[in-house]
Amino acid sequence: MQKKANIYDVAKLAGVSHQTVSRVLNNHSSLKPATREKVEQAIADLAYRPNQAARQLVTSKSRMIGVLIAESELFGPSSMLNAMQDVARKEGYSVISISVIAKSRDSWREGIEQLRNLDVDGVITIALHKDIVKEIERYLIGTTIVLIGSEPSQKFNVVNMDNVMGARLATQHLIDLGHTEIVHVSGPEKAYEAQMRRVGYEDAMKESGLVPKVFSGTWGIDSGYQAGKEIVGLKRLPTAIFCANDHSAIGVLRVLYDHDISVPDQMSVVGYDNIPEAEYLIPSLTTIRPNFNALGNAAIDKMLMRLRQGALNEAVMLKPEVIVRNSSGPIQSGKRKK
Amino acid sequence: MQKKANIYDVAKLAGVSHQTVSRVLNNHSSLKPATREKVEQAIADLAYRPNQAARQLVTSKSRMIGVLIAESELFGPSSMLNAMQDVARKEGYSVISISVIAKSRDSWREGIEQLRNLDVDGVITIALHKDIVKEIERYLIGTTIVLIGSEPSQKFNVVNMDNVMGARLATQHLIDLGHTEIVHVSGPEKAYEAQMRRVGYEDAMKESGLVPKVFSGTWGIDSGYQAGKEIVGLKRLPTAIFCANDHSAIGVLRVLYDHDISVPDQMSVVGYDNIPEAEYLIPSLTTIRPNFNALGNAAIDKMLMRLRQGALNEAVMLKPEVIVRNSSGPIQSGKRKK
DNA sequence: TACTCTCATGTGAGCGCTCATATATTGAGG
DNA sequence: CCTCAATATATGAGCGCTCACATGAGAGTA
Repeated sequence: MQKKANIYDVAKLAGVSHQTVSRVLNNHSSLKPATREKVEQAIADLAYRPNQAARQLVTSKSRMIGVLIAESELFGPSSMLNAMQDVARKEGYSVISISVIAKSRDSWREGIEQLRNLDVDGVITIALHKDIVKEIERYLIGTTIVLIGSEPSQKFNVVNMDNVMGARLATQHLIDLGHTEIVHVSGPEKAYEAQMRRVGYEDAMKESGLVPKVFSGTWGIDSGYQAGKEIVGLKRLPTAIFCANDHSAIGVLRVLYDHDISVPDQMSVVGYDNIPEAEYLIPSLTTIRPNFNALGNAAIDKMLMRLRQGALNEAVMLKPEVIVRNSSGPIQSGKRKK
Repeated sequence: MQKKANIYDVAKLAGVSHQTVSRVLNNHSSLKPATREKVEQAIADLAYRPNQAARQLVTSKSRMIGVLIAESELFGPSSMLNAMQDVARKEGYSVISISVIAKSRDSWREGIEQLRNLDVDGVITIALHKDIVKEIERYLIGTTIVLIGSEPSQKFNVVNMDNVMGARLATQHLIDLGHTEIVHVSGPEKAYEAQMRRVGYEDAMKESGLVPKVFSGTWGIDSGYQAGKEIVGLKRLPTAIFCANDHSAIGVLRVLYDHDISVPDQMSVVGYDNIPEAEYLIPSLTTIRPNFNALGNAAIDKMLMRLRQGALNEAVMLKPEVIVRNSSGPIQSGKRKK
């Protein structure tokens, strides 16, 4: 394989100066169409591609966006990531994602460190705990940052889905079905989105004069399973459970099955996220569908806007919707088994 | 924010030449400990970090590894990706993953294109169709490539899990339980791993003098659901189903439930991959557990080895194991319902 | 014809590093 | 104390690009 062509090789072949080639590459105005064509021909002939490193060295722009992401194996985050990649690619940016372990301070330190070394133009974070956001604030000074699923802030651009509304919708759906004893299996304390979902649940309950009761979890199937066990151990069973995400709902459904509590006849269950499995669970899961793709797109849009114009602009808030399936149904008299 | 320090600033502060600083950065030998300390102090004082672009420009090494990945939202691929990131980070490399849509030629072309622009040092592909591998072969000439879950090849390093063995284990498990009519719901035709699983199934069946029967699918829950419908529509039902992955097993379980065919009493079901949900499905799913982390690690190891020593070395093959849960059980007399 | 003014293109410097090489410093042996 | 090889450090060039500026070629005006 012969040496890669550089801008001078192209210039020579096209019979112009290297600067003219550069102008073509960056499609400058004031270029004779004929000249542009000549250069483009030469570029094609030599299979020339600009050297990113050289470009980056002089412009100090890497055209890379870093994404810090916890729980990257979850459906929501990974959907967003894919959406971001697509949009970014079309704009000539690359997305580099760094997965961190939410609980491990070392892990996210490493992630931030890597991001700094990489000289990314901007950083997007997905659903990070408050503590990590603080850390980012401290260590990535001067970097353009967009937060997804984090507390609104004056300092950063924030893109969120309306978790409060989603949780209200879910809860109201159960209330509308006649349920009055509805408990909530929450996500992690430190996750903003989990807290908002909790707030939505509590608000909806209080508005209808009902008393909220929360079992705390961590997004995981396993934590749903644990919470489920607590719930079935209650001396007085509720008639409905709203889970902070579909995964914990899977755990809950499992416990109910193990205890012969039929869903939705004896217990209604509602999840959140609309993971692909939700529709096929037994019974199929009523849930809230956030538009993850839109969220990812919005985040990249914001990022590019800031990168190009510099201005911090207003927060984005996307609306979710309810998907009613078979895991939720009207309250039945004589429903309780225990 | 003041201008970032460069190597000359560090050199001046430490009272040495820029070259000495460079030596410290690349920890060369022949450096007086005292000098090294002085320089390190200066680096710390100035919060200096080397400029990647400049480095890359002169060395033509980006220390980035590109990962081309289809179905990145699946558990297996995303687990591998995480594992790779961790290992790579420790070695000072960054992983940049590009998700492509398996069915869209344009999509993977774009992916390859982006990889070329990025000047990655090497490319790892995860479970790509043969067609894409060919494309890669054509367009990424001169790039170091490691394939995961692809057909063994003289040209590339390949890392695989033993899908044939996994499928044999699954099938044999069912045979050992007394089943003789076992069907298989396969993955996509063009996916090497799907084909190997199919081969393992067929081999095990034939060895026991049984006749294999395959329903073709695409890894998706939905395709499992479709295949399931075909199966329950059969005039003579099998007594066991081996699914190419857990997702299709979810679809199959759903159909069986809808048709009141109880699992495992009337039908045994075995999946493949051991996704986190498997344990909590109703009933919990017997499956094959590949070691995705090990697979990811092995791929990065191979890559780094090649990057540093250049030699193509022998293929890696990892062994999976069976996880027996409640979706499979001994054959029952009078089992058939229909 | 001479003069400005615009448009189109060319020239040279320099981004921050590493490489190859030159020079200074040390320590051991006679 | 001097020589010679090692060891330790310094010097200058150049990677491939973009930036700021310089220059050339026409068009328009007087």
